[in-house]
Amino acid sequence: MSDIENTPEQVRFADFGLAPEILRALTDQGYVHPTPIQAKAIPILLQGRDVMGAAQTGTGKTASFSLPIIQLLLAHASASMSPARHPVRALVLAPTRELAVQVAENVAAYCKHTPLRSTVVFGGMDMKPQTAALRSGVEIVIATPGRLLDHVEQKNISLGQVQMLVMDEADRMLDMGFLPDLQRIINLLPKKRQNLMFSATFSPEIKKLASSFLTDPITIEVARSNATAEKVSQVVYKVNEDHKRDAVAHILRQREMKQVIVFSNTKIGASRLARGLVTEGMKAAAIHGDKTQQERMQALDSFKKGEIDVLVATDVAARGLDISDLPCVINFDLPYNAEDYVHRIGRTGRAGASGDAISIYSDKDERLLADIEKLIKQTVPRGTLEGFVPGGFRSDERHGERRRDRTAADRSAGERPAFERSSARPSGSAGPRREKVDPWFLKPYEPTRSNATPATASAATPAKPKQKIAALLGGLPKG
DNA sequence: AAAAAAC
Repeated sequence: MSDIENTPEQVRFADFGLAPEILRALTDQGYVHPTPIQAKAIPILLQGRDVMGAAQTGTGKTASFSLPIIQLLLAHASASMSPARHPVRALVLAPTRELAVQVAENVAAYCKHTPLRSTVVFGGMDMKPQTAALRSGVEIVIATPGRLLDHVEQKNISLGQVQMLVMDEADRMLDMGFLPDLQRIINLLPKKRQNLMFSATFSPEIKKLASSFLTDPITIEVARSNATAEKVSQVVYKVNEDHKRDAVAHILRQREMKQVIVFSNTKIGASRLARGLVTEGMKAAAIHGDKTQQERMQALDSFKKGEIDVLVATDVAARGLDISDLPCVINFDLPYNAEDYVHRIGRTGRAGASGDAISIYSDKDERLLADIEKLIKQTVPRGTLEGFVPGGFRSDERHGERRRDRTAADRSAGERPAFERSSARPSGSAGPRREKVDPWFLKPYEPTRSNATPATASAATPAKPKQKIAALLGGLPKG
């Protein structure tokens, strides 16, 4: 894992002055040498400095902040941990539920031999077990922003003693419109604290956010995606739009169904493809935001256990998820954002292993492919699908009647209907979304658009015109 | 043209 960059081979975790309990946990997992970002970040964080880290998943990012957090909390243990009280002293915020769970698993593993306790809170699940965990006392909380605020409002958690704050995948949190939630959370924290922010990109918005709430930060950069791309062999296959599913099935059969993630641009598309592959006799499942949280976790779990060979996913899985040693990623659709291509193919070729990134595209996607190639500054080889005969898929449900049937089947299969998911959030959090990220969102504000302001919020607060992220950032507390 | 996230 330490071959990505110019980390001196002789650096070891044991050199950082970490507590023996932490080193033991690392030894348990077979970690001896830090990755480049760990080698850079750990000493700086141990000094108590704020850090702005530019790093992709798979670089060992989680350990780079978890280990110093644990070390620092242990070092100051006697001061605030004396009686039975376990105030929350470190808070990690993540954009998606799966990422939060994954970070929490890592933190728990590193804490294993220490008296520190941690827990994770995120939406889509019963509040009660989370409440019980919070009330029993934990030093480290990993959370998605919305559910965390929910717990704050219900007084299940107090953030008044937080000494360290981590914002993981900060760029994604901005993209997803979490800025107002982040502001509210930060307002609940003590002014004096250590801040860490991780982001895959350095957009102006991210820089602004960093300058708003990091104090004199040290910036750490680790070689970007090209490092990954070198180990990932990419190829694109052009097929007729109607034959994309056949093409995926064909590729999967050829590869004898080793573990593969297939990315779809839409939730419906993901469900449909997964179902189609199952009828083709493959062990496949879909993971996306319309699945219940239980289904999402189960799909991920059975994929990790190897009970499922093909995980068909939306971009809920494009970033952050650390599914190790994936030999292959397939793009059933080319992503609308070229950035997302990099994140998707970053799921393979990890930790020194090589990987294959296969993309299917059709005539109408030429533009998307051009955008991707411009971003990654290379041409992706055009391949030919050997022996591919379209038409293998049993049913083609492109016509109205059947498609409605399928949607109904989706629902009965446990997916939540759209009205349950409508973003009926308080007006404060119904802020602008994904500005700058996608041209689609740069279109002028149209009050009639359904996603403008939720109806439930409009009674209390009149619909606000789209604000600039910069304006919102201007209101952030300094330091 | 999409996806994600609190009840």
